[in-house]
Amino acid sequence: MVVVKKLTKTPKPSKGRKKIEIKKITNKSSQQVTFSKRRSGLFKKASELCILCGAQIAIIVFSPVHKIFCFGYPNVDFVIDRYIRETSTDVPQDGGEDVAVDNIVPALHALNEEYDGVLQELARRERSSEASGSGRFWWDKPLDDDMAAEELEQYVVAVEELMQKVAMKADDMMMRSLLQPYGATVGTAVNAAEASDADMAVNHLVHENEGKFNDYGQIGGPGFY
Amino acid sequence: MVVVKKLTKTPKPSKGRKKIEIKKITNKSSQQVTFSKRRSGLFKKASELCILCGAQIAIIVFSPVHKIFCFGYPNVDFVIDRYIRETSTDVPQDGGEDVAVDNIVPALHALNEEYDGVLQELARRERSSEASGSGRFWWDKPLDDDMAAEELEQYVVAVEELMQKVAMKADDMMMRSLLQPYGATVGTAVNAAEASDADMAVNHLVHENEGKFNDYGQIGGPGFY
DNA sequence: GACTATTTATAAG
DNA sequence: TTTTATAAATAGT
Repeated sequence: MVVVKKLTKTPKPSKGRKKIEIKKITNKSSQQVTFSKRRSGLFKKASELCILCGAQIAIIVFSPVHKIFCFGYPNVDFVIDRYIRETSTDVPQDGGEDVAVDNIVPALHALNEEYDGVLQELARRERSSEASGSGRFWWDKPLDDDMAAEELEQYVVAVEELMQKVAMKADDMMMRSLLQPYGATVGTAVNAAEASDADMAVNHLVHENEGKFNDYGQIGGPGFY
Repeated sequence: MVVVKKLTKTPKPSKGRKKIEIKKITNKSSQQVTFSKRRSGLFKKASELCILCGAQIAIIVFSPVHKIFCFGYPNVDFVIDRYIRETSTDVPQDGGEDVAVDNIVPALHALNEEYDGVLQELARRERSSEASGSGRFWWDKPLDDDMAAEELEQYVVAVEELMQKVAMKADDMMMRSLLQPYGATVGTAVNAAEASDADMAVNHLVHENEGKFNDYGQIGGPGFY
């Protein structure tokens, strides 16, 4: 009873995942596959972090073949703007002109809350109908070609009308009084970008700023979040 | 030989990981812990992706307590600059080094995305309940006297924000492009990268672009990943 | 920060 | 793309 199992070499050398060394993948093909999979995983992790902790994240990825992929919550540009703003060493002048600029802060605050609510709602909805869906997040789905165009136009027109309404309704005095609450302290030089990195394997790749920003009350003044 | 193991209740109720629902963590403390752990994991994943595939990545994270964390390979600013450059339809004039200014375009792009998101949501809500409500979007509501001061303020600042951004960079051509989401290119080949089917997938958290951007249209086609 | 028990992410096929 | 078998990440202590 000599049982010869597998005359052909098939020591089932590998089925299932195997450990890999973190080093550049030379094989273009497999590199592409890995890139695709890991990029998805990265974005998924990011979205979870946003949802779980209410963090705002922007991720920009340039693939080895020059394709660009972005992730952003609330959206990429929003986060980049905030990054630039808080990273900038520019000290806002106290001229009247700057008052308008300073108002961006509460403006962002408002917009932020607005979107936070919507995004939260959508996320909630997504979760509640997860079983029926394809498993994808709503933001992972393509836009409906039909609705986008006309709605965007509506928005543009609406904004113009809104601006007019505000202009008619709000006189200077009112504006000033309304805008005062926030505009106050801005004189403090920012000077953020202070690294204090100290992260494991990613050390030189990671740059952390211990929130040393003259907190313009960005996205939420005191007691927010 | 009666061996009584642990008379004390030790139902090993829970050791080891447990599945969690991806929803906002209300407990501040645990949220902080989770944020910290996951942020580390996210950066690690990113660094591996960079090493394995030679990708260039920038990640900006604002924690729920306003701390900023960044990851960048080769470095954050490098990637952001590249992003802005390839995202902008502007033809790099002379000393296109003014990041702040160059960022205005994507900023508007951002606002676009943000509002588009709201619009979609509201439109959806609208369709599903046509009979109810005034049928107006929030930004289309009249500025009634009873509107809370705070709310008015939000309008004011939001509009100011919009006006500023639009004023700074939006010219007629831009507006036209905004009104014609699918309208062809606004500028000529921006730089690098080859033209492509402009297969853009848009959403509000994830935004991917194939090759280059030659329009402000976040209203992309059916593209997706 | 350390320790598992599990859940997730994925390398290979 | 879908299916494993495993490597990794990580929730709760």
